[in-house]
Amino acid sequence: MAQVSPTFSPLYRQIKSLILQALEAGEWRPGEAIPSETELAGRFSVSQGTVRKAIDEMASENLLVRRQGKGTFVATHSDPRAFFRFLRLVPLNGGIEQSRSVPLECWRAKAGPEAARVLGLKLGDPITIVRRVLQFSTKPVVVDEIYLPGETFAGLSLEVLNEYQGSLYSLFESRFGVRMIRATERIRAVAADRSTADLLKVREGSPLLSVERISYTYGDRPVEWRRGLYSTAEHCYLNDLG
Amino acid sequence: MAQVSPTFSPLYRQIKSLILQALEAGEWRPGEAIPSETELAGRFSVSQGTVRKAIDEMASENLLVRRQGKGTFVATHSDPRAFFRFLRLVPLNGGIEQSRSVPLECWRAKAGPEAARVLGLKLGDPITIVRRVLQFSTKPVVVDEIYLPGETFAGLSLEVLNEYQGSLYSLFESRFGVRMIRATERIRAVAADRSTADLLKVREGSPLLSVERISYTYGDRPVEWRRGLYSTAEHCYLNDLG
DNA sequence: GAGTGGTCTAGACCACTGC
DNA sequence: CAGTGGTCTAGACCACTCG
Repeated sequence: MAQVSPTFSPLYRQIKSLILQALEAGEWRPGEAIPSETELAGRFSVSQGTVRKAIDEMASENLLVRRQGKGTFVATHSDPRAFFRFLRLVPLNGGIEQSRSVPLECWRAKAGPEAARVLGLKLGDPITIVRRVLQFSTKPVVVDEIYLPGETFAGLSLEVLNEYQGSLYSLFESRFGVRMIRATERIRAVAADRSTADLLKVREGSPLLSVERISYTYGDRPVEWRRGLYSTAEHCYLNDLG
Repeated sequence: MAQVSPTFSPLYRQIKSLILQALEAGEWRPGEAIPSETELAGRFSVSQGTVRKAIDEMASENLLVRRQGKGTFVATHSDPRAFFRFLRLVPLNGGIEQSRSVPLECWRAKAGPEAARVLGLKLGDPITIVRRVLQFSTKPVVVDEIYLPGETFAGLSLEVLNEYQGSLYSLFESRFGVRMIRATERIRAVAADRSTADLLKVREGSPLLSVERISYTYGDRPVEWRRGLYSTAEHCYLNDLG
């Protein structure tokens, strides 16, 4: 038989993609509960087990969070657990520290070839650039330079950044409706230039971690390009190889 | 009701732990197929769906690999995919490169306080230390210093290392019956010392990635402590934030 | 065609949450 | 207590692999 089913997709994946669409369309906001499994099963005319399998996958991708006895909720960056998923920096000597973001600058520019390529924009499209320092217990540890599509983040300014308490991604989510789903990081070791050294209070030429991150929202659409320089004098980047 | 079930464990987890025991006991070797789901269901007197859920979890933890139509197999480090799970280094400019391990030294020593703590040994217990260089297309990129429990790896020598083709973990698995399940890495930026700089053909003081890894086998038993120094002149450490 | 894992269903019951 | 997710079962059928 010359049978091939190049586009075979099981029912639960179709359900998954329907739920995804609803999520993307904002039918339920981050932190809110989605309908119960039985309700969704009725809505899509499938069995509860099929809905369950769809939700299982989405929970394992950190899109939804299940809570027994309560319901299934849209994941949110307001949840502290999400924070550690995207900032893998921990103190060398165990303890837990309070971190704080200190915005330095925020300006608009036109996308150059690299930013355009990474963010999927056209050359010259508007972008917004943020520079900020991340402190751990009042000591500066990270300098970030963040490139964002100007359209998506219209209205972002130093003032908005200064007002907001909480993580950047939490702000992006609540103020601009952009939820970061996943990211890739490329890590290298570099020598501190003069201005970065000043900001991080290390000597010029000190080794720093260069962490280049691309973050994606629904549908694998890149919406953030970020370069961070991490001082690893008293912290390290923690990674689990599952 | 004052009911609490502090040790409640669903059936499928008990099955999982039975399969884990069999795996640990070596009932099926890496790369071999385990019995079919129906067969296991009979053996444990549960339904096939319960076995399935146990295997699902173990597959998602990279302990087992499912292959439709063929069976379920014990994961092995001989599989090239396993290799990339533990070495997240890629060329800066896309391409794929052949990597090769070049052993430098292999000697025995007594565990100092740090090695003893990390590897769960007693002070003075025998350990084996390996130094090696990792090349990508004949260029040296990584220098590793690897601490292993002497008992577990009795018989490891420079000769054994030189004879063997394939990854270290593949050797550990086939020669010593030790399968690495997971690892944690702590990454920092450091300046190259003289001897490392020579080996990696960079200038003394150049920024390098310091990657400290602890690898665990079944039962979360630590069996390897390793420190690598990575030259990131032409490569970078790639990490996915799921 | 026989055997494997993969999907889907329907129904029963358990564990947890909150009113 | 009602409602939620979590577990377990049994059976039917599909997709893939191999001889």
